[in-house]
Amino acid sequence: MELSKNYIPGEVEIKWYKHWVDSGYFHSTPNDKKAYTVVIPPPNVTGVLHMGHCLNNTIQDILVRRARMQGFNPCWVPGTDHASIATEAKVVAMLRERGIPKSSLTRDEFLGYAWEWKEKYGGIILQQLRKMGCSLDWERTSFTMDADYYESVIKVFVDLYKKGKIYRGKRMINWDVRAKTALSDEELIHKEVAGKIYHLRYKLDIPGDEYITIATVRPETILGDSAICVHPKDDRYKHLVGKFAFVPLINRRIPIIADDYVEIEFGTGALKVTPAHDINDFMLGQKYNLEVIDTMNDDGTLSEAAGLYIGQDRIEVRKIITKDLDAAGNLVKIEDYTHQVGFSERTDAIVEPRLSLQWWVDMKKLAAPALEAVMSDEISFHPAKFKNLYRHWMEGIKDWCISRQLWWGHRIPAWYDEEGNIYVAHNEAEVNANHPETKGKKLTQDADCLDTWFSSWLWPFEVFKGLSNPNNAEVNYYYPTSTLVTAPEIIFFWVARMIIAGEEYMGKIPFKDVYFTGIVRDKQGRKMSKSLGNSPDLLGLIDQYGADAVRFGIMIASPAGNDLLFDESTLEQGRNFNNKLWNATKLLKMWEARQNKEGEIPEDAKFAMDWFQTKLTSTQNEVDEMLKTFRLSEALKTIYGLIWDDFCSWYLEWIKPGFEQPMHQGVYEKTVEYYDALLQLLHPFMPFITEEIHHTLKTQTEDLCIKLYTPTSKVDDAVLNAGALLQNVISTLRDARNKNQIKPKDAIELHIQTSNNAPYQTIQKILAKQINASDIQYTSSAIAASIVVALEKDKFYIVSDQAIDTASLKENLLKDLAHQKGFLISVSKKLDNEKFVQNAKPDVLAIEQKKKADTLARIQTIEESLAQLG
RNA sequence: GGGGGCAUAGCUCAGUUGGUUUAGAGCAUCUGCCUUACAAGCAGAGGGUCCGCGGUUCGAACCCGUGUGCCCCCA
Repeated sequence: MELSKNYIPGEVEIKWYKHWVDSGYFHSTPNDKKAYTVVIPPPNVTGVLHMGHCLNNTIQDILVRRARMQGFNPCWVPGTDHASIATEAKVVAMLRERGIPKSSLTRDEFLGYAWEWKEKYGGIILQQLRKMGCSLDWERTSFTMDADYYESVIKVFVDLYKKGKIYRGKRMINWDVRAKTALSDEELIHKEVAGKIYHLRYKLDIPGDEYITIATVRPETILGDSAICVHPKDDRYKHLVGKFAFVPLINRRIPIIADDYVEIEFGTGALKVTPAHDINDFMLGQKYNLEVIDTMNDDGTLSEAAGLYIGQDRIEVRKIITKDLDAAGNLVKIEDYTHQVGFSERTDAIVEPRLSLQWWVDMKKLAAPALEAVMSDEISFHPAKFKNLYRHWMEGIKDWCISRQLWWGHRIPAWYDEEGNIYVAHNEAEVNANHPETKGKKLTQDADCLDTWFSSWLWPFEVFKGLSNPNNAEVNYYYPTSTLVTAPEIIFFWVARMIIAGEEYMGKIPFKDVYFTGIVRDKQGRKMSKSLGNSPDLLGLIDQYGADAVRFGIMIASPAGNDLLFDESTLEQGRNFNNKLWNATKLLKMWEARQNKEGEIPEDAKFAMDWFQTKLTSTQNEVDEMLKTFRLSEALKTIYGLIWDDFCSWYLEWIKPGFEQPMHQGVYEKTVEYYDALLQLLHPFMPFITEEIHHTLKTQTEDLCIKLYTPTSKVDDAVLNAGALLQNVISTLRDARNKNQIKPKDAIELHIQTSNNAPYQTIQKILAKQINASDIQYTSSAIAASIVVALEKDKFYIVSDQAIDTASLKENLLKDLAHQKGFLISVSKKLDNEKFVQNAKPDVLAIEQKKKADTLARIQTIEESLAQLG
């Protein structure tokens, strides 16, 4: 078989992915093996794959493929999130393009369009995951608005309501006065607006004619003031804290309070607090129990509560009240001021912060067992630093606002009668059944939907129908899941809440390990974003470099727990690595055709095989340990080095036969075995090329994808050391050749002066090949007219036709000597220190003594060499 | 405003309870090679006040304090 010059990933990837899926390798059903379950963090249903998904899913695939090869029964569940806000926004935008305003549609008509949209675009991201090689169990694809899933979300709402954990309360939202609807933060457009800042003085309720001056950009809201706030350390106002002032024009008496929220430098340092019309003021209001005076109607006109200007628009009122304040003597000055104002994306109206009734989950008690699960390490976070963050948040957990003024999502199962009574049940019939008094009355269901996270917190068990079909065989087998891989920014939105829901509804934690990935940034460290245009086209990259190279590039640059600075050059490195693997394959295929079945395996090949086998085993152990502790990037680097350096650069060169010479069959077969073991180690990271080469090497009885990985035997350090010595001698002598400008093609003669020939005799043939020596001999005295090199306690003399540069030889030896002497001083200092000798552990002491002895011997060798140079 | 994190070679990072040759790797750089698997390659080399200052210790990249500079999350 003729192999192409370079590795070409495209067709290979399509071929193997289809084969794996057709063979059913990714599909799991409960059996007597141990389960390894991973649920995908469901991407937005209408989303497309970006670098964050790529990182996150590559990591999951590595863990899952590895588990598959270790004999677990792995189940990786794919699916998507209905993502109420993002999806609804996309559908609204699509309708607007078609000239259909959302307000012209009924709820059912709108949902019709939304489902249509979902069917059309919902599968894209799942297709893209296939391109990446993700070994997902496609037969289990789930969606947070599947019929059963929907029912379960409603069930949880009703259950928590009955337990008294869900209640209704007031909250500040963004209000569009023109569309008369609430807006999410995502639907706001912030614009810089040139406005004015008004300095207004409020008369103090103390004897005399004294005032306090505040600064505001919204003078019309003073009618809703319920306090004035200053900084506790502000000397200008300290004496006024606890006193009262009067709101101008209406003369309402309000307290003066102190809080370090106030910025001393800003405005006058005194802040008017209007809890009904500003989010920060609202929080201050809650903190200090201030009166909330809502002075605005839903169309933006002033309400009865304002007391003045009732029924006039707030923007008009601003002009009028400014004049009236001036006339009343309360206006100190007006300054120009540029600030950010939120506009409605849809109507371009200035958005008003406004209080409205929302649904909440009381989190305090629910959170307690979930906090405990992480603090006790029942659930492990990787990296562990996120434990602190989690604890801090969980200890100060606030109630969760779960209602959204949207149509796309799980509709809140609450009904209101005309008197405003609330009935929560799974459906209207159940309301009637439980509350006979409602029969015949007109009931209206709450128009709002639930927060998306109120459905995704059920994900780890509801994908196995743990709630819709409790205690079924699958959920009992797959739950709790094994590892969750996700981004740290959703530790509170999602991770914490899944733990809460798992404890509450399954009575068990949802996963044992949580691996937090970094954030994908560009080369300059900026977050990837659409507006910056720094987000690369992932599918384009896969086309250009191959999926394996993309997976390699992204993993090699992802240190555990740190952000990933994406740089296309690592993809190039991945592609080059593919090519390296491909070329090694070509070399083996060449040797396959030229085998020698006669005689014994040569001694030097035996040495090389022995060494590589040991190196392989020891590295496998290292990699196992790294993967156990989620150091995936390090594991990949280690495998990369093992293949490129140890296998290709050292081992293959050591066993390489002479020009057009055959290779002993025993060596060849063992080498294929080693290579296959390397491919297996690499497979979870780069599944396509490893499977391809696995089958190119020889006819296989099974696919690499499911081949069992069986570690490992003990490692003989003596064998490793023998190999390291050989490498060290080769590198040192090559360096000497280089420095003395001996051309690679020119052969040398090598004379070794050592007290122990044996170690060199075993490696002599390999050494000769690797440094291009025509002859190697042993000597007990210096060789004239040679290049001398000192290594450990031994000396090497290189004889060649090249003129010898004694000066530079000397220089190198002197440099080395200086270094050794410096080192000797530092070691001696330690050993001469009585306190060190007394306090250090015995093995540390022994090491230091050995260091000293070695260094002394080395210094002697160098000095002798120098003496010989004259 | 509250909380968390980071600082080691040009870049990205290792460095496990303080002692493993006066700090390691990959990439990048430099030098020499078109050596019959691979120039998407081979061989070799150079490169660091371990952010500053102070402390604990026989001994600090590592522990403590402090300063500085970056980053993230929540409001």
